[in-house]
Amino acid sequence: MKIEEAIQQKKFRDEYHKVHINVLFTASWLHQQSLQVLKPFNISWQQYNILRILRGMYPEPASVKLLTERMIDKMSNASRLVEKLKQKELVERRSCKFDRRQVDVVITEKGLELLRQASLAMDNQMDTTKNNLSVEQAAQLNELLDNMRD
Amino acid sequence: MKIEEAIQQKKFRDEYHKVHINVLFTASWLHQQSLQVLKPFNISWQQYNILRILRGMYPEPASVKLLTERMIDKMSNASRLVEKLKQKELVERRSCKFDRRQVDVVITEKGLELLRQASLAMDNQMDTTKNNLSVEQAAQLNELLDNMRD
DNA sequence: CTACATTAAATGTATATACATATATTTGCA
DNA sequence: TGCAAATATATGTATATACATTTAATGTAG
Repeated sequence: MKIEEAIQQKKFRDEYHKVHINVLFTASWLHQQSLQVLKPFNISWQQYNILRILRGMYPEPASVKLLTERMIDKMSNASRLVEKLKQKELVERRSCKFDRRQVDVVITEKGLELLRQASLAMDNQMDTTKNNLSVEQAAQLNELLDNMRD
Repeated sequence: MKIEEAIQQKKFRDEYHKVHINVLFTASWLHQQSLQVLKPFNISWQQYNILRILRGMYPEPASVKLLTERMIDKMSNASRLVEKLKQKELVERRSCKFDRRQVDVVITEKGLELLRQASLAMDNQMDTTKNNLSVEQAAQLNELLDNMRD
């Protein structure tokens, strides 16, 4: 569906204005889908993002600072998200012995198991894009987005 | 900055996975910028979005349902956002005489004046993209995003 | 005309975001 | 060494989102 129909706006000032709206709308659309996929696992998109980063580090720990730097949404509050994940026993948190200001966050076995299933479901969802874009088009889209932010 | 650097992730499963992350990251990046631009006007991005829709309708009123349908983020709560705007006297709300379930929301003169300045600032921000993408590239980006959502 | 389904909006609750501030620890330099 | 600046994390508060539920008004089948 074209963006004009999606938000029922016939005209845009120019292609740049439209790009701005289109990126925001598409992200919101993707986010909605992710929420549906993750709902059975009872974690939010942001919590999923953190678990993915922790799996990438495993078995090394990650500090809250490192999580913040690598999160897609830089303004989300990694400290509180880690606390939520800890309550669900998906991560462990211990103070770092080298720098006692830092905390070492590590994904638990339970977290790894949940993530195995959740990322399978997420991958399936992402694969639906294969029906709409060729690999070349996806690569081109990535390049345009990267350039846009320069 | 390439997405790999932005979130410090070296590899992605494939270009599709990368597109997913890239759209979400770029939207978050745009949202951050919008927040900075709108801060002097003391309105959120969502409130700005509603004011824009109301200006498009002016002097006709819009129902809360219509606002929801046209908002970029469909899940935001138009009812509560309208209430915030009303408290700032940027919109008026009266019950619709044809269907008393509906409310007629109209932008006020104060709202129009604020929007004049706010949208000028927002347009300036969006124009910075002109430095990074040609019009043809912007159009191409729009097309790819539209296709992606089909 | 009544009863039931549908629709529009508002509201309650849990979670997340934005941002300022607080607390503890480490760093660096006079 | 001592002490201010910088750093890492946590927390308080206002706002926004996600979603279920409620309330009021309208549509519709019998």
